[in-house]
Amino acid sequence: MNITEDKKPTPSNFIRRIIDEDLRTGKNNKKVATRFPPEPNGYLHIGHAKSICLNFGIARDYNGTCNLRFDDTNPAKEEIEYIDSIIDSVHWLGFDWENRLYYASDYFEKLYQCAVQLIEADKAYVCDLTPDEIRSYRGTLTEPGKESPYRSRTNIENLDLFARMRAGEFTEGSRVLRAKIDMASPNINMRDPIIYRIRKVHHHRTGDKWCIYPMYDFAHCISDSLEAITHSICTLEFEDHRPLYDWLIDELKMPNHPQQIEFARLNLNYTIMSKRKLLELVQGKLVNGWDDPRLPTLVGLRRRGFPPAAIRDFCERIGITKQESVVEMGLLEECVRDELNKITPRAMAVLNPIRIVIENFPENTVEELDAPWHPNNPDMGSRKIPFARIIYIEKEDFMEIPPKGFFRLTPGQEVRLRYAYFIKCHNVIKDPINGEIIELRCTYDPETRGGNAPDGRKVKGTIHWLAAEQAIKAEVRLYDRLFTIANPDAQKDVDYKSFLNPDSLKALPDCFIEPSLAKVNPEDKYQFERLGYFCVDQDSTTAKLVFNRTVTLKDTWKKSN
RNA sequence: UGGGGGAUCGUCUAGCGGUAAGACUACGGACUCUGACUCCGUCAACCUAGGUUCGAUUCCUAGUCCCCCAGCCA
Repeated sequence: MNITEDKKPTPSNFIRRIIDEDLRTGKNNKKVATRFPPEPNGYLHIGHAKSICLNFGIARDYNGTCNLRFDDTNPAKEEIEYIDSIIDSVHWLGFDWENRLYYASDYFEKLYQCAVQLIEADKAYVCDLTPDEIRSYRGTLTEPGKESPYRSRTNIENLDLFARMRAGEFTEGSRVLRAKIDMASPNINMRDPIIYRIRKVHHHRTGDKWCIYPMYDFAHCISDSLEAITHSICTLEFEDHRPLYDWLIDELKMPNHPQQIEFARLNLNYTIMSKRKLLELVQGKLVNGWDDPRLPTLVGLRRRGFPPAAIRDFCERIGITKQESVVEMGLLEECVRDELNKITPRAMAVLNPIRIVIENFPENTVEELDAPWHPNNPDMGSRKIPFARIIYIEKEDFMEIPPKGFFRLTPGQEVRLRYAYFIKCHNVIKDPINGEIIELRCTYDPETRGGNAPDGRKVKGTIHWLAAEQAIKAEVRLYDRLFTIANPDAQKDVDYKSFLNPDSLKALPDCFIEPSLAKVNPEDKYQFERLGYFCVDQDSTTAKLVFNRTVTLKDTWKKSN
C-alpha cells in the first residue's frame, strides 16, 4: 500500500472530512477500516479503480486498513475467472490487502445464524408467495404494499421452514425469507425485503453445501460489521438501501455499526462502464476479449499501455462528490501522457514509410549515431542508431507542395533528421502509372553530423527516420475511441452498439522500428518520437514484434490544419 | 403525482456569510534537435424567484431541472 511515487497529498473530499470528524470525536476507537467489495461477475474497469483508490487511499492516509472482499452471494453469475482477474487488477493498480482477503461466502454460516436470530426476534418470516405475487404485493412507488398472508406465521413455524429451506426440501422460487419491516414504507426497500432465496446452483467456493443464498442487503451490512469496517463506501444507487442497512445492524444488535457513505460513480465519455454492456461486447465478439485495449477494463487499459500510476493520478484529479458527472476522456489521456512522458525511453519508429536515397552518402557504409533515451533525463543513458544511404521517413513528413507553415521535408527545404544530419530533397520519384511518390532523392550535409551545423545554420523541422536495412519490422496497432459519440449510453431509442467506432482499431502490419528495440518484452513502454506512446503487446514475439499505441502526443500542427 | 439524492467555467472539482480558486479543454505567446515536454498569458461559472443580512454561491422559503428506487441482481 506504499505508493511512494505519489508525492502530492491526496485532495480532501466530503468522505475524508467525515472521517476527520469521526477521528476528532473519537468514534470507532479512532480506527479507520474500509473495504473494496466487488462481485466476481465481471472484470474490473476504471470506474472500479475510482472506488479502489478511494478505499485503499483512505486506509493508507489514515493509517487504517482496507480489505478486499468478494461479494459472492449470487453463484449463478459468479466465476473463479473473475476472482483471479480482480485480484490481479487490484494488485496491478498498486494496492495490497495483506492477509485481509475475504469472501461473503466465508460468512454463510454466520449469516444463516443471523437470519435465525431475526426470526426469533419476530423480525423475519418465510413467505410462500410466488415471485409475481410478491411483486404485486409490494405496491408501487406511489401506493403502499399489502402484507403477505404468510407474514403472521409463528416463529416456530418460520424456524422450521427456514431450516427446511436450507435442507433443500423446497424448490427454487417456492419460498423466501423476508425481513418483517413495513409494507407501507415510502421506501420500497423497507417493504419486507427478501433476505434469503433458494438457488440450487453450485457455488464457486462453497460447492453444493448451500442451496439458500443471502441477498446483498442482508449479507453486505453483516459482512461489513463482522470485519469491523468503520466506513462502508458505496455508490449513489445504494442511498435508499441505507435505512435497511442500519435496520439490520440494529435489529441484529451487531457489535459494530459501520457507516454507509455514498459517492457518485465514474462516467467517462466515448466509452461505456456498464458491466452488462461490457459483457455483451466481449461475448458478442465486438471487441477482442476483456483485455481488448479499447475497453475501459483495467486489463484492457493495462494492455493498451496505461501505467497504474496514471490511473491513480486520474482518480485523484477527478475528485469524490455526490454529483453525477461525465469526465472527459481527454483528462485520462492527459494523465497517461503525463506519466509516460516521465518514465518512457524515446525511440524512433516509422509507421508509414517512404524511402529516401541519400545520394551523396557512400554505399555499403553504416554510421553509428548517439541518441539519448530521454532528452530531459540523462540518467536514462543513450543508445546507438545506425545511419545509412537508404532511409525511411514518415510519409506525412514530406509534401511536394506544402501548405504555409509546413516545416518538414519539401523539395528545397532543409530539415534535420533527428540526432543525425541535415538533408535536402532534390528529386521526387513517382510511380509512372498512378503518380504516387515512391522515393525521394536527397543529399545530406556531412558537416551537420549529430544534428547541428557548424555554421550556425538553423532548420525549422526535425523529423524521425530509420536506416532502411537496419530497421526491424513490426506491427503497430493504432487505437481510437471505442464510440463515435460522447455518450453512447444516453441515447434512448438507439442501441449503443450502433455508435461503435469502426475505426477504433487499425493494425499496421508493415511498420519499422529502430534495431535497439529488438529484444523488448510485453508491457515495455516507449515514446516513438513525434508519434506517441507505445507499449509492447502480449502478442509480440521476437519474430514478430507488436506494439500498441497507448496515446498520441499532442499535435498542435495537425489541430490547426 | 411516494421516497431518496444532486445542481458552481465547455468538463471535473474547491469555496460553507466577506474580492468565486485549481485542474483538464480551448485560444494566444516564449522556448525547443520531438509542431512533444516546459514556461508564461487569455477566455470562461454560482439553476430560478423571493427573503434574512451592511454583505448570500453559502442561511431561509418557494419553484425549476437532472439522477436513483417497484430483481428471489449487486
